[in-house]
Amino acid sequence: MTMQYLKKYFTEGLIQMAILLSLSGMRVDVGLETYLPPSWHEMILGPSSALTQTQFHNLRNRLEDGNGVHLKNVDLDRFFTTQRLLGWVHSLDRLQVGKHVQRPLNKILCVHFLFQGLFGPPRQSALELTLLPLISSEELDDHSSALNTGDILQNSQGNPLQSPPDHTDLLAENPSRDFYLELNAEDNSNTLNINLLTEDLIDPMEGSPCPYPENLPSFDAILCLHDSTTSSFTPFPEQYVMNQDPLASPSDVFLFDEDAEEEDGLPSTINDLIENVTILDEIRSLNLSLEEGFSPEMNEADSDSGLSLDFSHSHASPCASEASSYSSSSSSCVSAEESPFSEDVDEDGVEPLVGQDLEMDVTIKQEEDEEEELGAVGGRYPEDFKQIFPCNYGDDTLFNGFPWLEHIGHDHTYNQRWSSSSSPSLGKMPTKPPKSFLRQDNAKPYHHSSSRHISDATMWSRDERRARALKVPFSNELIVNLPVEEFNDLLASVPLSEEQLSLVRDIRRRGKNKIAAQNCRKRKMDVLFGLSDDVSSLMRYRSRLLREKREALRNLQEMKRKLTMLYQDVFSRLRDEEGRPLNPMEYLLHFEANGSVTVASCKQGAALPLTKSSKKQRDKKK
DNA sequence: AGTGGATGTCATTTC
DNA sequence: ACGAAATGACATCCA
Repeated sequence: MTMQYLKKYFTEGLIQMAILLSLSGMRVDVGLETYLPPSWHEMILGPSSALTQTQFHNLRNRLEDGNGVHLKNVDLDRFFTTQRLLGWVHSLDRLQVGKHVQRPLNKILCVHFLFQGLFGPPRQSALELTLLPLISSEELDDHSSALNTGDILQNSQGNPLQSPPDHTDLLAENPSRDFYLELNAEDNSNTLNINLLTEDLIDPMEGSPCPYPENLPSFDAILCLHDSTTSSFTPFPEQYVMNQDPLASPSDVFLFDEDAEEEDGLPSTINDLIENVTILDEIRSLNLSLEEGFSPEMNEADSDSGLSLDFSHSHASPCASEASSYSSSSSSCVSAEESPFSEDVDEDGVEPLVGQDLEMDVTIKQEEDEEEELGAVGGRYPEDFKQIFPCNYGDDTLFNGFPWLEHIGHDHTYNQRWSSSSSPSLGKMPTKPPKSFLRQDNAKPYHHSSSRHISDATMWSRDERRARALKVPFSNELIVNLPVEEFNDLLASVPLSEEQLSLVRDIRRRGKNKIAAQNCRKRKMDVLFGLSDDVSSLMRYRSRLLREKREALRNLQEMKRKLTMLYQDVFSRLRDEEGRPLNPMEYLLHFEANGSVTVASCKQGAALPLTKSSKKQRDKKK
């Protein structure tokens, strides 16, 4: 009873998690298309709804069309699992780890935009300003070490900047490789893949390619996170940035992050934010619950594979493998030698049917009474039989992420009771279930609550009883499991009445179908278990992505904070012609292509170039 | 007595 | 076209 409840919980839990994944509204668009070979594209783009692929015909069709592999092949499960997972990952989350971080940052990737964004566009007339004292890289190292400030201030278009090692080492030369490496680089999770930020450098204001080097240091992009089109942009980011606690709670981080994800121009509403926070909270709680179920080793080791989900869990029954249970209807888990139903075991006086004139002690009426209870071949045997031949279907790893399922004794050893027919032989005439075995192991009668007499006949299927009634000279196992040719030869070898022939064919049809139904159900369970593995793996992957996202956001906020400090420091050293400090609200720095730096007035527009030399000269004058 | 899982069977589809 | 396999649907048994 307990097992049944657990099975129910398992099924419900699986469905709930699958629904959660699809309905949580969190699509993790990792932009796999650009990183995957074309053949994978097709798999991703193809219809692959894992939860609806119960039409095994369709599954097989898809596979055989392209690869000529049969569903029964073990690799088929891997194939479909891979295909499903790719599809899932592709459509998982709105987080868009690849695109979302990448694109919006690209388009605003320049210091020029930064200052314009901070202080507004330059005006026509600019004041020629004195840069006091000379801003050197060394002087600013305190504030810019992480940001490589010297490069920012001294380099301009045409002078490729040397990205800080901490960031450039993450630049991806090979996008696909980088993608997976990134997934596996837990240790580098506190850094950003800046290379993703350097595509399509378009000046958001000018609509032209950004005049700044493509390999700008990462913080440039990050600093420009806010779209220039945001009219209500805070003139000075201090209060915005400073108020952001780099170690804010996850909710805060997510809220901030969701806000930051608006660079693509999509309007964000409070409801969206609330919804996102709610979803993320749910995910966080889910992650917690999931991770509680994982050992750290498993969690990390498995997560390191990223999309390379663990397919080592063979869903095929160790006992009745796919090959053995599917490829041959005449094979079984238990060999003929091992089978308790084999001829060798049948030694306690079970009468052969062929050639005997023994009248059946089972009347037709009895048959009608009992045929409701027993199947066509083998019938419904006591539960003890299942215990006698336990099929260790329980792959512990199968329940990764679902520890509560480990206690469920999934047992679809459908074919085990077929052991008696594992090796049908023409030379062996009808057999019956080993009564001695049944009697020996069935201390309790088949009908526990029934006072019905347990005769030998009750152990036979109704088809067996019918066959005995009609004196069919073949065993049902033989009828069912013989190959077609041999079965036809068998029928031709013995003259049979139409009634007998019809019964034999029905027995064969029902017996075949019973095995087919068993296999079908087993496959269905295998698919279900496979889906549970997929769900657990995807949840681990999602947890990993969210963790990396949080790290990236922390880094972003830290860099923003440092930039703010740097900006304040720079302006604290600037003086106008009258020696008065510049108001950062009124001026902005502009970096020219020739390496010069200008300080432009926000009010009067045009900036007057202040080259390094001029700055130095002015410094000397001072 | 009701319920859900396991199993057999039939009808139909698919290969 | 035929047979076998696959599978959905239903019935039955049983805990």
